[in-house]
Amino acid sequence: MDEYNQLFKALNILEEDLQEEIIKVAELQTVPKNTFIVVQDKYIKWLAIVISGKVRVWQEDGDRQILLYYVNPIQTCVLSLSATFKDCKSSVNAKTIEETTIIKIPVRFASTWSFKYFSWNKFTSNSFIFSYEDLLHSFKNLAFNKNDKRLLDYLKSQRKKTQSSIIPISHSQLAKEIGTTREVVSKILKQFELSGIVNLKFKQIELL
Amino acid sequence: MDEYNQLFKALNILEEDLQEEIIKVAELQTVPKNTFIVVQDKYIKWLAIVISGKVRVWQEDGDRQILLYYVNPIQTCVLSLSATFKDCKSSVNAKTIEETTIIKIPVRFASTWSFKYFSWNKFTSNSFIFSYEDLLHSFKNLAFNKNDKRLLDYLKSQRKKTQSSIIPISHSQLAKEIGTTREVVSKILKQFELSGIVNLKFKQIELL
DNA sequence: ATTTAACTGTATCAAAAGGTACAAGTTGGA
DNA sequence: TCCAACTTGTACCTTTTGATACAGTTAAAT
Repeated sequence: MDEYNQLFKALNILEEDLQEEIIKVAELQTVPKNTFIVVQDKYIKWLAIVISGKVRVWQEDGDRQILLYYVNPIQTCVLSLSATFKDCKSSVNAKTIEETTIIKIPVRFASTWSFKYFSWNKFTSNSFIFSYEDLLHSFKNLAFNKNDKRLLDYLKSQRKKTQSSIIPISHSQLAKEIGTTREVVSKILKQFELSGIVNLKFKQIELL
Repeated sequence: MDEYNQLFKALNILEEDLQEEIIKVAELQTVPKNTFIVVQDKYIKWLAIVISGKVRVWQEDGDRQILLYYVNPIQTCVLSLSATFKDCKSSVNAKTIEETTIIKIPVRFASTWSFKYFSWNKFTSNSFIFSYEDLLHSFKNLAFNKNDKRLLDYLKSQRKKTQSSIIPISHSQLAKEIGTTREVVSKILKQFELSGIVNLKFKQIELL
């Protein structure tokens, strides 16, 4: 029950009717690390809201991947929000990267609520807006910046997020974040090291 | 007045209250070809809905551009929709590519309507969903496909849209659609011609 | 008809990206 | 301790992309 209150507070859901509806139809679930929440080309049946933990959302093509975003606590995956309004297949993958607690709401409810409850309306619009702006930014970045710049930007954003100059990640994972191959990442990182920008250790990159 | 009725019909706006509100606060405007509707980094003050004509929406960086989408009649630019809900600067440009009639609605109204009127709620959600899916598709395409494939895809989509195998466009404009340079486009097209995929004329490409 | 501006073709070079292949290092568990 | 799986470094080569430069073409305007 605590998780629901967390959700209500975070989304500013004051309507008691909505609170009741959510509790009635939602399903609280704690899933282990590395569990798929959404799989590319499969239908989405639930709107998932992350309460604790973290979910990675990406697109893939063959053995290449590119990160779309991470879903943090009290966020939802916009893609499942889309499905909420229009029955559709997912064009992304989503997987927990640590043990994660989610609240699952059947998609048919979530869309009617957006007209019925003001707080839900705000929540969905805000999610869409935030995510759209975010994706736009990623698109522009991908269109106009080379891999080295995008890699460095990624490292810097990680440093900012975690408040630590040491980023624990393998070259191949890094490649899957920025949408290239492991070899390319290794080469760029080696260049960065020679330029004194980073310090390389096993599965660990220190930004200087 | 005819334009408003067109709008109401297309968006299935049956609520008389909403019709009145729209007529009261909106502004009908016909703008010539090549007029900027939205400029990157400027604040958006209006939600623009295209009634007739066509608007091109793109991002740019230096002298490079990449197409985001075209806004066709009875569509809105999602970006201006974002601004509707959250006062923000535009991260895109939008310009008419033919004489275009738009209905402009001050952003502060558009967001309140989404909770007040069901048809408006549907309109905004649908716009977001459609645009998000579209951008996701473009992102994936950009991440995993080379210029030649993206160029060919663009030509094919144009053929489908216009129902004509002859696509009237210059190499430099094509470069601005797919996010590369004129020379690259010229080289790729020449390859296509040698492979018998296209027929090249001045400012005109025929898909075979 | 002539000028002008935009468009196209191409050659050359350089940089970026990626694929293959293999050696060597690191870790975690059997 | 030792093996298996994963990780990293790198050499070599190819393709893709992009930048520069210039010549020739086409269309539109005066």
